[in-house]
Amino acid sequence: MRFATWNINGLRARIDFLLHWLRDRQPDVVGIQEIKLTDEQFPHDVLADAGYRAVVCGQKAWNGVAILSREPADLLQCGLPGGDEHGARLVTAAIGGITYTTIYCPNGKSVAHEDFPRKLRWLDDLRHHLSQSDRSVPMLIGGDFNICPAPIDSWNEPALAGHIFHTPEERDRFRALLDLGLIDVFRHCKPDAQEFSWWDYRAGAFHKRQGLRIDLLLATPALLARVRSVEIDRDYRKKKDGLTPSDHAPVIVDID
DNA sequence: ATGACGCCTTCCAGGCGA
Repeated sequence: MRFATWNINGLRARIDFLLHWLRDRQPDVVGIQEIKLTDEQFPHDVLADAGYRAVVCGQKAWNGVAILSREPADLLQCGLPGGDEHGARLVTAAIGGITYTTIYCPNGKSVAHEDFPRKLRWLDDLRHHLSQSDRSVPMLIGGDFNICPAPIDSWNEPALAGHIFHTPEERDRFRALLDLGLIDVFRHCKPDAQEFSWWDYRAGAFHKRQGLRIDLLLATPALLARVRSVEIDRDYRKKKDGLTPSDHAPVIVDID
């Protein structure tokens, strides 16, 4: 089965680009973030024509997450318990014997901003929520974590260390998630690779290779053992048929 | 040092993203 995570930066603006990618990559399950629409506005019809159903945790204008799948999915959770003040940023579904959670972590803006401690609390809430999940079922967490887990995950750690996405406080929270028994699949499979999943739209950042690896897939050990390959789909950060891409690339994992 | 691009919104300048 092919699973993916992708921050699409607005589903209404990205639907044709998403359909292009679905046809091309043929994923079985996709967690999408920043859909920026309500449940009522979700384009179920268009996606059904492409072969996908969806469980949706939407919100007007901002945030919003969903899981697309070819097979039926059971919605297990919509929204992070305790984290409602931050908007619709978590959805969990059971699909093909795997529990897939998609998250969109709050940005935090800057270390001095009031959103920064709120981001840390959201990550604490996420850890607590995940710690209560059924560990007898293989679990995958995919999403936009808005954290560079390690210096190699940033294009310019020397300049950005201590700034947002690069702080010890955020990295401690990320490590605490791994301490639940989760593994960063990309980093496990490619320990020395410097690859990014997000590039600023501005100033040609993509072509200058000025990016961050903040879109991640975390797996439980039993699921990791079934991983065949993992890729950041950098080609889909480029324009396709004149369509504007998201500022994030999809991350794809193939599981036996 | 600054701004840069793109999405959203009681429709358009301003907030937000990362």
